[in-house]
Amino acid sequence: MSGRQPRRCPPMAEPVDWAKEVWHARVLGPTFDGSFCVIMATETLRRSGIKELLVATNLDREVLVKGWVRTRRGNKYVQFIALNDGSTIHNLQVVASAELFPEENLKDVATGASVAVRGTLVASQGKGQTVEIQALEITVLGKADPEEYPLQKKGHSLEFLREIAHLRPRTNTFGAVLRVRHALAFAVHEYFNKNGFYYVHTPIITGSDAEGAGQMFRVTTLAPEHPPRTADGSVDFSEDFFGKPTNLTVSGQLEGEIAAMALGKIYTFGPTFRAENSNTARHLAEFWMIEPEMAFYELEDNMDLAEDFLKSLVRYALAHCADDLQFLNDQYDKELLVRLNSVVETEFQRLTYTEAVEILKTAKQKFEFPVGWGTDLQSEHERYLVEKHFKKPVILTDYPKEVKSFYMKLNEDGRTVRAMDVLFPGIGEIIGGSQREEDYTKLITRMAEMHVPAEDLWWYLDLRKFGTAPHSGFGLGFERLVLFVTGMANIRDVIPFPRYPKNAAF
RNA sequence: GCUUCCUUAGCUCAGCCGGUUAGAGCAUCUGACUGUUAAUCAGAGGGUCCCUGGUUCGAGCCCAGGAGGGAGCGCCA
Repeated sequence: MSGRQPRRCPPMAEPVDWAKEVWHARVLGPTFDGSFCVIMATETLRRSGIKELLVATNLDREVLVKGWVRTRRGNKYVQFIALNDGSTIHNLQVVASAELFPEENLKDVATGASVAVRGTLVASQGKGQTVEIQALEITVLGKADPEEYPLQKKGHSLEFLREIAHLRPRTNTFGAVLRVRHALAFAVHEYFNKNGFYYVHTPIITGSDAEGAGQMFRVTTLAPEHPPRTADGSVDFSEDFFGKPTNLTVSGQLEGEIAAMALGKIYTFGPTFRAENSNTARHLAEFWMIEPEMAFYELEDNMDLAEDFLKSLVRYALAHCADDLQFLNDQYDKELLVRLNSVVETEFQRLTYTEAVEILKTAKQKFEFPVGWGTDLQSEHERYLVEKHFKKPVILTDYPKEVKSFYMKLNEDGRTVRAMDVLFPGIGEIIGGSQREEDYTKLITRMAEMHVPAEDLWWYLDLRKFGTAPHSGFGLGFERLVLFVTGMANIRDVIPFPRYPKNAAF
């Protein structure tokens, strides 16, 4: 050894868990003393997503993919494996020649198994796909015994899949629905962020029982068998965690108004809970709701926003989920894409409740429930307006005050309020909103009439005492939006883990 | 909460008026086939007919209760 600093060999690349390491010797060249620095270098073959590979143009290169086997078929000379990694609805075809992979070695490459495949990305010899992988190495990462694995390559009923909610995301249908759901959630944030709205987190646990949006879930740490009692025998909630009765929220609106009266334009997007015993294809006990609230917005501004917002969301899905929507269109609802495109292009029909009642009264169709001014419209009435009469989305406004909430702004006629419902084909009410009552005296009068306890909502009334301003907002049921965009028929199939009466599995 | 329908093989479903050993397609297994596309072809295995009780000589089928699921309606988003 001389006194010169030895030339350093470069550090070996860190192994990466999602990569395949290809080990090979690499001669780095002579060092100062004439010896050769020879190291075992890892050349990491980075894992590729199937979505990118399917549209790749640089072929005839080695790639690594990992995913779940959808099907395997073939003969004793060649086997074809359809591989899906969740990045897209499409599968990548892996070709395994019998020379490299005798069929008995592929026993565990069965439907549902997870595998890693190293191979050459090539132009496909067969029809039906443009690229495929000629496999060099196949590793089974996790087996799926075909005798036990419930998902088969043939179709399953949506009801059956609901009972195996831990596996249904692996189906084409639920993969598509979940990707669309993600895209829509992302589009919600993008839309509001772009338009100057601030995202506000309103509480999940609420102490106000006055929101009036239906049955609530009680939140308590009191022992259900032996709760503490007051002198008169009723449950003593002063002993409870929060020192008062509390519930899961049914709406973030009232707190949203607080934020809007400071930040101008805000929105909430969070879980919402209703303990109603609703057994329909359009109700969940736990769902996600989007509630924008805007200071200085009147009802017309509110309608403009709702219409632009909905169209923007649908447009985003059409642009970013084309493959998934095409699949859903072909499998479940042949009119889906036509309907989505028509919503984006059509101006929503706006009319008042009073005008709608006149149309329904003169309609030739017979209704189960009679139509009359002063009663709320039934599902069949809304469907008639949207699907038969106008054949496009409808925004109904100015409902009788008796059928709407206490906080809606009273019109000058004293009989109607500045409410708006956006009605969609197949869904019914997708948005409900209003201009809020900003006048302290009128609001407290309405609260008394509707038996809403003013003392619990002193802070809500304060908003009208200090710097009150016209403001408006609405609520969009996120799952109803996903229902509309995916063309699914049951809301339980557009949320990963549905919560509904007698069902909280998974 | 109301109305109504359903529960038979791993999945989808048939099963006649109550009659002997409960069927089909797909899936699975075995075999055939040189590039398949839900591959195809041949063969095989596979059943607590949702549970409990009742009627009957005899119940998958009729009756009662229970459990689970679907659809429609109401409440709502």
